[in-house]
Amino acid sequence: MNTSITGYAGHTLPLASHLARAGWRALDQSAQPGDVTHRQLLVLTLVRDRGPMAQQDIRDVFGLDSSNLVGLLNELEERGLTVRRRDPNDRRRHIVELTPDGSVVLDATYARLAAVEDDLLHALGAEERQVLLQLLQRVMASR
Amino acid sequence: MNTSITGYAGHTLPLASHLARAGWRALDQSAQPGDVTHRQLLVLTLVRDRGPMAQQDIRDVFGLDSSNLVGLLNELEERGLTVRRRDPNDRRRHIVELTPDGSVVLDATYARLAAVEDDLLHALGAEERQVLLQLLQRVMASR
DNA sequence: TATTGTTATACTCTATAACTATA
DNA sequence: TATAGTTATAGAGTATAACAATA
Repeated sequence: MNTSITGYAGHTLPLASHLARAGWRALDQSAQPGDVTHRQLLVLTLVRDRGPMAQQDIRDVFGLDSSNLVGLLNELEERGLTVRRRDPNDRRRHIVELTPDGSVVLDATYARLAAVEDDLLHALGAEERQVLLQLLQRVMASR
Repeated sequence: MNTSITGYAGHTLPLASHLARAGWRALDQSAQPGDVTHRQLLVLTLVRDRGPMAQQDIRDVFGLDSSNLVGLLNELEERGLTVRRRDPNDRRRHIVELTPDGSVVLDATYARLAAVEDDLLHALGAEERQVLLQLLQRVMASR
């Protein structure tokens, strides 16, 4: 059986969805014990890209419920990859920050991710991959 | 707070993932009572694109466990959108087929999907959307 | 009173194992 | 014995509601 996806009557979203699903599956299956999951990767990356940020802001970016985020951050904090500190200006807020260990783990995970993407995108040449990346970046930056 | 996604150190997968997540959320939230969910949409589309196919083949394309698929197909069949019939050549197999009602519902859902995508991809012009679509089609067709 | 984060809880999605009916 | 599909069940992932601390 040919398991590739075609069709979808010219719709972008189902294709992006299958791509993401296949990619995360491959990434999580390539994980060794101790490696972070793809959900943890997303949180770590956001905190690195933006710097320390309140939990509510992370929630807003991901469109994730606050209650989910608590568990995710607990996992990361237990492993010493992030820390929460109170915002001195508003002691209700927890500011989430990447630790040096978190940064190391993030780099290692990006290496795994690059291998997964290289396999996933093998049908495209280097320039086409750049085009795809830039289009997605523009789409997501506009939201 | 700016909730847009940037960064990710040049990685395509997290961007595709956020796009898919945001899109499916928008689609499912635009649903009226009686509309299909995005998971049901994926099954209906596959069966339309490929014609009648065994459950095992659907499972292989989606990378979904057989046991999940049973429930999905039960939902669709209860609503008269698909039917299962025994393969006369191998009575263990169920061949899944789209019904005329299923085809009608699929068209209506595509209209909703188009609106969601139009909003989601507003940063891109018509040609750029075509390029994005074609790149994703080639990536997914190669797997 | 309102807001940030947490806990408790339920619902959806997914995977594993045991079962059935056919081969 | 092996395979296609099903059922039972448990584990992720997600959302809602009620709560504590702080504003």
